[in-house]
Amino acid sequence: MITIKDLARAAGVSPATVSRALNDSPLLRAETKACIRRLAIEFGYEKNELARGLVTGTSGAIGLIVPDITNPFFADVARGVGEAARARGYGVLLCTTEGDPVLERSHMHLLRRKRVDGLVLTSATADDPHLQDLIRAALPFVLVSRLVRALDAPFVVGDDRHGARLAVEHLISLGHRKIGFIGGPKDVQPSQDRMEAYQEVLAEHGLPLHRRWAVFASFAQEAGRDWGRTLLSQNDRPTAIFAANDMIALGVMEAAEELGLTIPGDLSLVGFNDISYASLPRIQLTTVAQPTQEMGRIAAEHLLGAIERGRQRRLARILRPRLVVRRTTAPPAR
Amino acid sequence: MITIKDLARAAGVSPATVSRALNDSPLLRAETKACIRRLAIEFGYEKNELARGLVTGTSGAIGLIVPDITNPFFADVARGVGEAARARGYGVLLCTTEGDPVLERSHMHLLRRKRVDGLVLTSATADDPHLQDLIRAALPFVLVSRLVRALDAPFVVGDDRHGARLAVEHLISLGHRKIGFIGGPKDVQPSQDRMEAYQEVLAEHGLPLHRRWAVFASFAQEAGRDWGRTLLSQNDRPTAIFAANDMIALGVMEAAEELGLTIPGDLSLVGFNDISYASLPRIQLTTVAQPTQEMGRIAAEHLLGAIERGRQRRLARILRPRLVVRRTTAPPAR
DNA sequence: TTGTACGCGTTATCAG
DNA sequence: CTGATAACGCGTACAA
Repeated sequence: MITIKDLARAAGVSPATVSRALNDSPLLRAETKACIRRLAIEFGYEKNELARGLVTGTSGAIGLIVPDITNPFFADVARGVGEAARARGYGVLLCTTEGDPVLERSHMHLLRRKRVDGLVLTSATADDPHLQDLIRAALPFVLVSRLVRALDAPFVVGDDRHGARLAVEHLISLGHRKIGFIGGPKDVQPSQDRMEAYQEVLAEHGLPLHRRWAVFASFAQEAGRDWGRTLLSQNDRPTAIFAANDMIALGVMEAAEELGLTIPGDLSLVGFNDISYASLPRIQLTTVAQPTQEMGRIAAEHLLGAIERGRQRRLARILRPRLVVRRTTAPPAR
Repeated sequence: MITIKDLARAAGVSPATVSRALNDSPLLRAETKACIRRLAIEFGYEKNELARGLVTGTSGAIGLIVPDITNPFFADVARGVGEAARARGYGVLLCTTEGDPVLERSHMHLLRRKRVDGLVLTSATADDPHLQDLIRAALPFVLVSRLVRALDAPFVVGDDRHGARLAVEHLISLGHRKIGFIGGPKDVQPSQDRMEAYQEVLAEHGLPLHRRWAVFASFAQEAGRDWGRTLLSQNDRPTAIFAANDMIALGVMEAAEELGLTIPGDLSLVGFNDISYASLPRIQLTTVAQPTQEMGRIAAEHLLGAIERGRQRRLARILRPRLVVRRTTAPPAR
């Protein structure tokens, strides 16, 4: 592996000069610079960022922590993060927690050993213990689609309350009065907000709020299937279900098929996020769309700004969701 | 940020001893080791892997290059790679090329500057120029679902020919005689193999091979939609289509809906890969399943083995695909 | 405008 | 068993 010393020898200058040429230092004659650069290319020189990092105290990489990269929501975020990072020449270290706090912890350590310059977090719970560590260590981070109210940490989220309102009001305007809700985990903010807004809207319209029609579960298809079965097997079943994300909605779709219920004939269904699954032919899920990739991009750009500026700035970006009406919602059967 | 020197001072030993304690060197008294380790935890010490990498010539990270992380196929691979890497304490640098050779090139450079210890490549074309560079640089790599015949490079692939046979023979056994094929890019091996096997099977069964029913396209839903429209608008249209991957198949499904053709009534459809989309309710795509996540895991494990052993070994793993019959295939209408 | 010299945090090679 | 000491490759004050 060729180093600046090799280049220095070949060019008949000192290593320092080579370093300056490669970093485009202004106090260097244009010719020397050009000559050295030409040599670098000719030799196939690649700067050693480990060495550079050691002296500058930066690594040129950020960490991205997601629960599950095979969930299209997080894949979209990852894509946005990746684009922003590449645009600035940063690398992205991807970590998958599978919702396991132990794994999350071990990944945090890995990333800190690797001296990442910052973190994008998509899996923080409402009372995440790691965040305090990060703040103490002055390691910049941005939360995506997660909000930790106690902490005043930088975040990019969708307006979950507004999004949930859109969904429930859409169902009500179609004439539904018996509307169920299947939420994500109880301890994450989007899940909580969507539940609260759901309850609010029902109350505003004087609709009954049945405990057994509204549950917290998890952001997974299986959860949707299982709770869908439960909700739809009741004697007095809801005519519409608002699912806290699209994966849950797909699970409900499965459950409905099993039970012989047609959508939207017997059951209207609304999801959240508008992941790529939702617009598939035959699925055509009505859902609340969030600009997911954009969220990743914004988060990473803010993070990189904070890193290069050397200090954290506030970020409280709330993106407006919009309702995408497809073919899983219709007036209730009479 | 606290260093081994700090620990050394606190423990009243030399930095070298601390280093040995942390690396679990056998030639160190158990007590000293324990004492130092206790201190390290107490101080919240995190080893600086940049510094370590500088002296050992390793970075403890591997690069993963995928065309598109939002494609569930590559997300699955990424998951497998991530698991294997984590199990050995390695980090994964994720790079997304979006099929752009320029981006791919720039990512390769980024990864080499970061001194990754090895690469998992999922987007190599049959005549990729980068691979020669990697070999020359003695940087280990493994190809996933891509095979470069000219090179004798380590790879993990599915048996594409066999998989394609399964698909086409399934259609023939249902009674189809007019079978179309929509392939991926012309210059990648899986795409080529699937096309060849498709043609072989048709020939073996004495079925006509219409040029206009078999095309190379790209591994994307839009390609499936566009070519699906083309194939299905012909006067003498195929009664079945074998798509070179599931994304293409979904596109064909779209096209069929547009044209008012029902599946499997008017058209039978088989995909490839069994991505998560395929088993969704209502989609229920008949497809050739590959153990995608497993492929990523195997690739990463081999790679890490090669890295730690210090020399590349051969790897020519061909995983057996299997046909998953769901609801998009049936005998042709008569 | 360029060169010298030092240090970043760690590991490895010697001595002891 | 442990301690000095010298690298690893680069950036940067300071000197020239």
